[in-house]
Amino acid sequence: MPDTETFDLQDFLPYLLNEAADATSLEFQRYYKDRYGMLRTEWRVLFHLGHYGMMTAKQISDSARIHKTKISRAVAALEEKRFVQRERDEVDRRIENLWLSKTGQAAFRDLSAQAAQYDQIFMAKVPEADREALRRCLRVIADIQTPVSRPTPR
Amino acid sequence: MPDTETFDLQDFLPYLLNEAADATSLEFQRYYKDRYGMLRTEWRVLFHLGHYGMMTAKQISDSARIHKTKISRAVAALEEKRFVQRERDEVDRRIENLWLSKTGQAAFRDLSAQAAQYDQIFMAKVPEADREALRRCLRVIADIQTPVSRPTPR
DNA sequence: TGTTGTTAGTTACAAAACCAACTAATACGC
DNA sequence: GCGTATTAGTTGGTTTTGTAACTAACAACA
Repeated sequence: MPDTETFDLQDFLPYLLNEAADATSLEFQRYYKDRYGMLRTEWRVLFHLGHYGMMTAKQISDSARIHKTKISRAVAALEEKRFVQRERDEVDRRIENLWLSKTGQAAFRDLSAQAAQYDQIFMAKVPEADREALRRCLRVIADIQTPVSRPTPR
Repeated sequence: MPDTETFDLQDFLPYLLNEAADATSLEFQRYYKDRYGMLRTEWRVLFHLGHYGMMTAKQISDSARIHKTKISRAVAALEEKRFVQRERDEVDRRIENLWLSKTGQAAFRDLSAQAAQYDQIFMAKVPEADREALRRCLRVIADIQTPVSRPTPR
């Protein structure tokens, strides 16, 4: 229980979370960077399109809680790499519909598999009994509602 | 248990950790930014000096796992703000000894208190029973040894 | 000693993130 | 319909970060 005078940085929740986040992200980040020249936001956008199917930039922005300028640039980069295709919506011409190309889908499958593997490596470090509790705690802290009212998968 | 085809981003550990880290950092970050014009690295350096007393940039870099260039810039910024003072070591003239000024100490006390408060706010969200387990899990994942072999406090 | 290697810390340049202002299209109220 | 507000998405300029090369001081060992 952190106390003003005595508490250690190592007990401070934001610090622990940031360190843990960095630790778990590092190797995976290197993978998609080296392999596909992707940035973190690009991977997240790719993941959303791979997982949920066709979406607009706005929907991804809301779902992933990433600012629209970052989405915009990530989409441009992914298009440049031929992972993503887009087309302006016929009905509402402000909107652009985004989806993965074949190449993008292949990258998505590869990266998902990789992600699942890294996930297991890190989860293996925490005691079996604590695993579900850990995810639950993190969801509560991050204020993420359990996957329900989200864009329909596929 | 994330599976290649079906797992949701919301189950993926790095994602959860990053979201949780962002959530817990945001308000506190705003506080030290608005109040003292500090960046995250500056707060961490300030914290180390406040908590452990006089240190060198290298020691902070090792302890906080922050690259030396970031430390260098943070120290320069903190010195500019009159929070930190430095003096070249008499014996080993490569080294600079760093310590907090009175103003720096006051900021440290304020920010520590604030940090402890934010910590409690977020910890309150997780069930009493899970709290110690959560910190333990995070330390394991971040590969942080429990505070033992560190620079002597004070 | 003096040559080579290592360590502490800074600087410079490129990559990325942040924020604010912008365009183009739609919705809303009358 | 017409003026105003709102929404989707992009662009530009400034901060921050990341990376590599640099300086200065010490260490090690022939």
